[in-house]
Amino acid sequence: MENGEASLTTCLPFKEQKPMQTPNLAVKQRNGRKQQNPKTTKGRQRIEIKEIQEENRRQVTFSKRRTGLFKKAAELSVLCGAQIGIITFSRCERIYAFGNVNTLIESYLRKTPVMLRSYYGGDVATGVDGDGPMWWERAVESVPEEEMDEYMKGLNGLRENLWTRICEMSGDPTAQMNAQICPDLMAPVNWKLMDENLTVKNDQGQAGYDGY
Amino acid sequence: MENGEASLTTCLPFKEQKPMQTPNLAVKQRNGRKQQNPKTTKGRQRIEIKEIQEENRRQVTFSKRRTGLFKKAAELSVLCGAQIGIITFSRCERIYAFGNVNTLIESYLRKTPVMLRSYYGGDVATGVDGDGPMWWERAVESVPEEEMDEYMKGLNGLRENLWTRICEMSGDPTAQMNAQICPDLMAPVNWKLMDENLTVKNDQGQAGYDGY
DNA sequence: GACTATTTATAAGA
DNA sequence: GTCTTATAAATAGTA
Repeated sequence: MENGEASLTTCLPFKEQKPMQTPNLAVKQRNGRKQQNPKTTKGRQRIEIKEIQEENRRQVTFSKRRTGLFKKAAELSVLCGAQIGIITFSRCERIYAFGNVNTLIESYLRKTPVMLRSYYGGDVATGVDGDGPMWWERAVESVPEEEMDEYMKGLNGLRENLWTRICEMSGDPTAQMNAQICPDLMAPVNWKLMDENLTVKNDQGQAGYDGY
Repeated sequence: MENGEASLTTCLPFKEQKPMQTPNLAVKQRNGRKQQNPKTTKGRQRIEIKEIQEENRRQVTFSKRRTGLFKKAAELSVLCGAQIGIITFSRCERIYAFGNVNTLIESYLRKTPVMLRSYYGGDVATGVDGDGPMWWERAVESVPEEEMDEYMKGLNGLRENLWTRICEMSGDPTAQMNAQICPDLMAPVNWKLMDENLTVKNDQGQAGYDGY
């Protein structure tokens, strides 16, 4: 399921962190002679803000911090009566979203040209649809399992409507006929079909590179 | 720009906070007799997660926490190689965005076809809530001539994308084969607009299709 | 924007 | 995923 879509979303020029001190130095000194309270853990450790290489650790961090991020967003939303939407694509293209994303996206798309304030000035303010192909003309990636239900619902509804529409507009009976010739083209897609074809997703702790 | 768009974005069920202790009790006790280090501030105070009523304080909090949120998002993005986009509407409808929002929105929309109507400009202005018909369900006759181009473009792109997806989702090669059997189902539709009565006619486009 | 005392998030481990 | 601990980091109130 890996593909070469590697665009990192790095939008903050990090100010350099304070110099990374040797961890627990003070603690060790304090405990040097008399360990009344032998530490059971190293406690929180400082980490550099750079891509975590170890697969597992990255996964854990993603999970923890995503949770934290969403919590922060929820708090902000409540405290300040703001509307917040977050879209997160994990490395393996899994979507995690927070908030009323659809509603917000619509609002966003409508208002962007006018009053966008970007956190990182440059790239956001480019218009709704640039010169490139429309989004629906691009390749479609796999959909994470937890999104599948909603996805299929939308897709099937979309297909039906669209098909009807095309038949109507073409004013061409053969379209309908063709549909009868190739009924599977019209049939609602049952996503269970591809269940087997999916790479090891879903089961955590699997050998999967695709696990979250 | 003020309107009654009041949908709160509360998506995390807050666990009830720990009981709010009387603040600084310990400190005051510690400092009771001998104030070697007279506190210059009260330090961070615990606050309840509920809408801040005081305009000014809310504003400050919004600013601070939004900054914090974006920073967290940036860190997460870097640490885990994830793509993250955040859209924030302040109460006064100001937009603050983080990340490659447009790109992410496109990715998101690709996986959530329900949102399609956002993209056909002619119909977007009707409103945020989606009870009405999707734009592609609109009667062709009602599409103004100047919008017809975009409309057809959207419809065709929609169809192609949809087709691709159906093929993909079915995980069934016969879908592609069927496409060859019934090429007209796959072929882009060249619509010509008949000037006078807004009648739409279908000119069969290229029949040969090589897939995507 | 800055400061400080405190709360909160979280890295590492179980 | 959960819990714990020790610590790093965020931030409320202030000036």
